[in-house]
Amino acid sequence: MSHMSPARTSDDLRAINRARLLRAVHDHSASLTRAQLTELLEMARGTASVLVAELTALGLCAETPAQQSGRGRPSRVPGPHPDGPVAAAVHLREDGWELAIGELGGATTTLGDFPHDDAPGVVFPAIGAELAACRRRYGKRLVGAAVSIAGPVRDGHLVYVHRPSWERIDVTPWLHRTGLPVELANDATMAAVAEARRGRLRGVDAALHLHVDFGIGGCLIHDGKPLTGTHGLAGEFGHMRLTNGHRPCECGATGCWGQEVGISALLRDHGGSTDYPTARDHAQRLLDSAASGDRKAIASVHRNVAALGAGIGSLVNAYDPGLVTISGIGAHYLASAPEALDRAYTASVMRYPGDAPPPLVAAALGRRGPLLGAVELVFDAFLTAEGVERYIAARSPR
Amino acid sequence: MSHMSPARTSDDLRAINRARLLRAVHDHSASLTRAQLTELLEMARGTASVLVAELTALGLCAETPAQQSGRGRPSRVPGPHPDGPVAAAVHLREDGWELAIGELGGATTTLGDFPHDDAPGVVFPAIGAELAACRRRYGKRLVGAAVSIAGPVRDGHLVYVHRPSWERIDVTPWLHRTGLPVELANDATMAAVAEARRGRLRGVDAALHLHVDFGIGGCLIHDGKPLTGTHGLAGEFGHMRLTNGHRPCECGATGCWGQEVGISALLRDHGGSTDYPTARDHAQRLLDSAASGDRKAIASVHRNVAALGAGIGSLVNAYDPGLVTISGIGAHYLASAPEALDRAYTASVMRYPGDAPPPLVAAALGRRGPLLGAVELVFDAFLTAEGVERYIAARSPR
DNA sequence: CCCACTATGTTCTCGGCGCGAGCATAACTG
DNA sequence: CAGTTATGCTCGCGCCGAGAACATAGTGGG
Repeated sequence: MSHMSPARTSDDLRAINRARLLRAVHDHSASLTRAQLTELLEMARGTASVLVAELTALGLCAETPAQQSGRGRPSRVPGPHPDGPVAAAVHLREDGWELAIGELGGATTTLGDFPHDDAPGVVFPAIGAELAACRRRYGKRLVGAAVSIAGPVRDGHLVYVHRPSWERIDVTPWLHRTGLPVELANDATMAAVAEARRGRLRGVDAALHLHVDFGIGGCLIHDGKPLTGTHGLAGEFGHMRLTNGHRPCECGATGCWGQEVGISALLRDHGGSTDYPTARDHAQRLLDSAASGDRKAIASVHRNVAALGAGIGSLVNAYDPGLVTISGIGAHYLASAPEALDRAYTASVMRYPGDAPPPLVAAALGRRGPLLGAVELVFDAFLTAEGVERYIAARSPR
Repeated sequence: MSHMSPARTSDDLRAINRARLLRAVHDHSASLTRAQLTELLEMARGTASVLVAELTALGLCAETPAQQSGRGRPSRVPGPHPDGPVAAAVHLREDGWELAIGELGGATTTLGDFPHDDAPGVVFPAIGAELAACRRRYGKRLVGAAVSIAGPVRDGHLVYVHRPSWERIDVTPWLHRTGLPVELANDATMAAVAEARRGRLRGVDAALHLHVDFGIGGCLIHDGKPLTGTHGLAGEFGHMRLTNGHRPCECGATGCWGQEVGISALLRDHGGSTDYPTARDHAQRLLDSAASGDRKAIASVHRNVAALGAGIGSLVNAYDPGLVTISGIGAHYLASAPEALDRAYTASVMRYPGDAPPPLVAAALGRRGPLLGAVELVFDAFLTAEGVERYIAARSPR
C-alpha cells in the first residue's frame, strides 16, 4: 500500500531534496562537507549549491569552514543554524525530569533538571508549563517536543500509571496548551531509537533493544525506526511468559518475565526490601556484594542473569535481530557475568546448523538514551518534505 | 536514515508515478476506474491520461470498459495486459508443490500440482526446471518467482531441513539457472503478506498472523510488509518458551511453544501416532471425535487451545497488534472452541484499564495464502520505480 | 616564492515533468 | 432530443534537476 509515495509533482521534488539534505546533515551529526553530502545524496553539484544556499537563507542551516582540508578548493560543512529549528525533549524519571533542547545534528543542551514527587497531576502540568516557556523562548524555532516515560503510553498521549493503582491518564490537557505537538512515548522505545541513530544499533536493519530496570521493557528496531504497534504499546516484553514463571503480575497475568528479571526480582530473590524509593540503592549494594564474593548475592544475581538470557533467546527466535543491545542493570550483567548470561541465552536460542546467534552488547548511550531518542523522534517528524515545508511557510511572512 | 528517498530527479518523477499507478491498480485488484485512480493518487487528469496511454503502449496494462457507469462520460478500468508482466509462485507443501502464475491485480492461474517425496535434492531441481520452463514460455514477461516453504529459510536461499536430520541446503544452484530472481521464504510469512494485501489484515498497520499446523509459525506485519528479521528467519514463535513447557524441542532448546500447540502436540497429548505422513488425518479424526462429544478428545483439544491462547496473549503484549489472524488448525479452534481460546488468551494478555485486547480472527485466505503471498512478494519487487523501469528497458529494443 | 594542480563552488542552458484551463466526448436524464 | 454531467484529451506554463563551462581557493612541487 504505497501509493502515498512521497513524490508527485515537480514542486514536491524540491521539498523532498531539501528534507533529504537536512536529514543527511542530521544523521551524520553535521560532520559532512557539502561535497560529501553531494556525493552521498547523488546530486549534481549545482543542485546541492542551490539547496544549501536556499536553506541557509531560510535559516535552516549554516555553513562553517571544514576543519581540515586537503588539496583543492576547501569545502564547508553545513550544520545547525544559530536561529535554526530545535526540538524539546523531556526524560521523566522516577525521581525527577530533565528538559533539554536538541538542534540539527543531534547536539543537546540541558535546560533544567527538576525533582518531582510521583503524582501525575503535578508532574505533567509542570512539564507542560516548562514546555510552554520553551515555546515562548524559542518561538517558531521549536518544531516539537517529546517526553520519555518509564511506563506504557497509549496513542502518544494516554499514560498508564500503576501507582497507587492502575489508571489511565490523558495528559493532552496539560500539554496541549504549549501550542506544540508533544509526543509521549515509552523510555525504552526512545532509548532504542537513540541507539539506532547514534549508538550501537546504527546501520543494523533489524535489531532488539532491551532495558532492564525494575522490570524489562524494550523495542524492536526495523530500518532505524521503532516498531510501536497499533497504539504505541509494543515492547512490553516483560509481560511475556518466557521463563516458566508462576508468579502473579500486576498486569493481571501470571508468570511474566519481568517478575523473574530486573531489580524487583533480584531483591525479592535475595530477600531484601523492594520498597520503591530506595530499591535501586539496595540493588546496587547487592551487586557490589556479589562482586566482592558474597555467595548468596552471587546466587541471586545468577538466577536473574539466567532468566534474562533465557528470555532473550526466545525473543531472538521470534525476531531474528542482527544485534541485541541491553541497557540498565542488564548492561551490568553483560559486564560482570558474561558467561552465565551467554550460557542461558545460547541454551534457549534456536540452534540453526552453521549459524551463530546474534551478539548481545551493552547499549552505547546508557542513561542518555531516552532523552536523545526523544530528540530524534521530534526530528523524525520535522525532517520530512512536509515538515520542512511547514516550517518554512510558518516563518516566511507570505 | 532515509536519504535514499525515492525521488531525486525529474526523470524519477515519471518512473515513480508509473509505479504508483500500477501499484494502485494491483492493490485494488484492477477494479478501479481511471477516474478513481486519478483521485486516489491525487494526480491531474492530464497526468493520468499520459501515464495510462504510455503504460498501455508499453504493454504494462490494458484498459477495459467499466461494467457499470452512472452519468457522465463512462470511464475505463486499467487492468492486466494480455502480454503484461506476470509472477511465478510456488507453494511447496509436504506432499507436493503447486506452481501458479499471477498477473497484475492478483489473479492467479495454477499451472500444475506436482507430487514429491520429501528429498530436497529431487524437489528443488524439479522446481528449478519447471520455473525455467515458465521462463521460456513467458519470456521477459516473467518478472520473478517466489517459493513458499514450510520451514525456516535464511537469506532467501538457504533452506533448513530437519528430516532426516537438521541440515542447511543452498538451493541457489538449482534455482539460479532459471535466469530469474527466485526468492524463497517461509510459508507463514507469505501467508501473512497475502492476508495483509488481500485478506483480513488489509489496512491494519500492525498485525500478527499465526499459522498452526504441526507446530506454529507466524509473521508480524507492519504497514502491509512482513518483518523478516536480518536473515528472514523471524516469525519462529513456535520456538519461544511461552507456556511453561519442559519438553525438549528438536531446535535444541526446551519448552518451546510449538511442543504444546499444533497437530504434533495434539496427537502426542491424545496418545495417537504422530507418524508424519498420516498425522494430519489422525488429527482430523481426533477433531471429529471431539466435535461428536468424545470426552478424551475434547480434553486434548482444550489443552491445545489453552496453550494457543496463552501464547497469543504474550505475543500481543509484545507487539500491540491491531488484529491477530490465525490459519491452519488454529482457525478450526477459533470456530469450534472460541470460548476456551478466548479465556486462555484474555488471561495472559495485559489488562490495560479501559482497553479491549485485539480480536483473534480466522485468516481469510486459508490454504491459498502461501501461494498468493508469493505472488505479492514478486510484485513488491516489481512494482517500484526501478522495477518497472527495468522491465521497460529490457523490452524496448533500445 | 610562485605557479600548476586539484577539488569544489557557481552560473546558466536545456530537456522533461506535472499542473490546470479549456475543449471534446460519451453516456445519462427528463 | 437537448440539457446535464463526469470523464478524457490537448497544450501552454512554471519549475526542477542535470550537466557543462567557468570561477575560486587552498596545496605542494620546483
